[in-house]
Amino acid sequence: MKNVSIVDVAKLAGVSITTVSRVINNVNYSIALKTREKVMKAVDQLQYTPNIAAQGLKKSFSNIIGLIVRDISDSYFGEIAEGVTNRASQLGYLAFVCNTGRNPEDELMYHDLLWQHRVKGIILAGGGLDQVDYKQKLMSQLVRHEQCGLKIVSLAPQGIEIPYVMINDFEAGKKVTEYLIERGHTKIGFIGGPQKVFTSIERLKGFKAALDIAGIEYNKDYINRSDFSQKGGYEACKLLISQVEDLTAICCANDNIAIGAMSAIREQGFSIPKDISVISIGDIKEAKYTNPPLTTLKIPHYEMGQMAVDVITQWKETVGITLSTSIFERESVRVLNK
Amino acid sequence: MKNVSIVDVAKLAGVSITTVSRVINNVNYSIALKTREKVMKAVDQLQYTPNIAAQGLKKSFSNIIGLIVRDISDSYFGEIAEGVTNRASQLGYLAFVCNTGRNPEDELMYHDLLWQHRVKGIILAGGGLDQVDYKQKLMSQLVRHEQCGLKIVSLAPQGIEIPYVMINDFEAGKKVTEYLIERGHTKIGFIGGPQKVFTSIERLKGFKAALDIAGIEYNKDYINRSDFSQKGGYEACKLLISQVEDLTAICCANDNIAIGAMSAIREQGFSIPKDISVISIGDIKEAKYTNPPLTTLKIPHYEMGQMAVDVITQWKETVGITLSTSIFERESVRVLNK
DNA sequence: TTGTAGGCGTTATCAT
DNA sequence: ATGATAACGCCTACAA
Repeated sequence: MKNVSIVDVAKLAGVSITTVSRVINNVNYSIALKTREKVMKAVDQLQYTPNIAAQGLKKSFSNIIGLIVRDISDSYFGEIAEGVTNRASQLGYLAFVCNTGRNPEDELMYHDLLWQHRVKGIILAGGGLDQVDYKQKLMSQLVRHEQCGLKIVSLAPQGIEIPYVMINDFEAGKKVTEYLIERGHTKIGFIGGPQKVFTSIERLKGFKAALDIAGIEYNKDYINRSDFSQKGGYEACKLLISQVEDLTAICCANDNIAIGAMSAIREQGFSIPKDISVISIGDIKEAKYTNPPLTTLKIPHYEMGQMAVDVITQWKETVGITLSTSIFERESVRVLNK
Repeated sequence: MKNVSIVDVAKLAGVSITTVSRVINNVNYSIALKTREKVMKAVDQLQYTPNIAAQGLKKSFSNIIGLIVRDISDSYFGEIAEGVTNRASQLGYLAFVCNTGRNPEDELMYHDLLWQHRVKGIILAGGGLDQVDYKQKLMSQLVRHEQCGLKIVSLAPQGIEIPYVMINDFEAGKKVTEYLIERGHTKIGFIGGPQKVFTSIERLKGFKAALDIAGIEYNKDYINRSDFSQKGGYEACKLLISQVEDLTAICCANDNIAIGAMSAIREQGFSIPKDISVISIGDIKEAKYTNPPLTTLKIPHYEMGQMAVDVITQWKETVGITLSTSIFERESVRVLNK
């Protein structure tokens, strides 16, 4: 059996392709009931479905939305992807999920690929890099795309001006730190994300700001970095607690880091939150089921994904949407009585 | 700026579109160096990139692979998606990730949508449903697709004959149960997946078989079901341990169930593995970082995703590939001394 | 109410 | 070594 096209349907139904096109696209063009039925029957018989590539070619844009994530197996991106794909298909779009594996080169490559598919828009789920060449490259991609009508929206800070749907990462870092301080903690460690990713940078800044406001001296030894993964959090935390002894709490830049960190803390024989409290940012699904359940600042990943799709499909020169966040109290933070 | 096409390039370079096409496709057609340079320059200047929709239209197939998952925010599917997307882009393909939200209707709908995009192949990540209407519908989709050259490969049992890359779910259920029995457990609970999903059915069968071989009587009260999620596992386990009192171990049909179950067990005041041991199937990333670290049967998700892409791209009427599995011993199972 | 014809951006088949 | 031109499958003025 060959690829059946609109022509085959027209032949079988004994009408012109125009008529077929009108019937299947259900335009409110008055069409004789009899004709319509003939066409429907032929469509059914031939199992005809329109070729979207051809439609797109004609209409010079596709019903595809690109989503660029760093690691699709990470719940953070997974939940975003869920929001994006669901909303997209609700609206008759389909989403390309592009997994960069945290490789900036691939990220830019995907921009090209997506553009070649003439996608309707691109959603950037990962934060940008604070590196001149990366920023320049991204910038030039954006310019090119926006000139041609391709919408782009970011779910994390990119270090350049671009439509966005995100939380305030600085505030996020500040809030969780303040939460700890309010509960009597002063010896607070911080495990951040990659050094050059804006999301990390902002959250760390927030951490420092909270310390500063509370009059707690910032100690560089209390800081360590990871790559936003559980493994990274585990390793960074192991190092951290082997180096400094008086920590009563650790602030993690995301939930995965916290999950890894908790594992490391236990391994060193400490108890959570009795010896060391843990707080983080994200509230991915797993956070409820860790031991102890994780106190964390909720980021509405799923909704962000949905909104990003809306922004693209109902484009109106949006500047940006900042979502509010709040802390979900569970059991990983202890109140210190001094 | 408009969508620049091959025509614009040809004009700017002062050559025919044929020549441009030849240059960019790098066919080993002898082309004068000078001409080639002119074209390259024009391409560069115009930032031209071919329109894939048009290419696909011409060549009557696309470089897209569809992946149908039940829940992309679940690490199980996330890791598969990672394997699929990475391998796909290595090979110059792009993957559509379709999230069904565990809704069978959507699943079939995506088949249509994918087909309309004339994708190269479809990868079914979730298991099929043991329901007549579902099976029939799926069957008819398969027939249609295969007749038209669309490749389909499954990563889980579908209850019908279809090319696959998967593990033996029966053996998986049997292995983990035997592991428990060998360590002295006889009062073993089981938390399975959805009743009608073949993957669940097979794993439960394996569980029963192991019990049978060991001469342990099968007790219906020891069985409970979930939906493969952490939340489901939590609830099913809560119910299970409130109903039966003498359990020393619980066998979970996947890691998410186990994570939820561990949370429920702790909540009821039991300790793992001292009071109750837990084992499961999957070995998703999180399994290493649970408390205690989870003993589980490893399924090579990432590799399965990769292989599925290979199967599609190098189609050779493969019947099926069954991957081997082995248990990763961590700390959630206790040896019972009777 | 229905049909004709041109064009969307490519590639491939002929010519030249 | 290069160029015209005809598809690919669809949509949409414009006619009839």
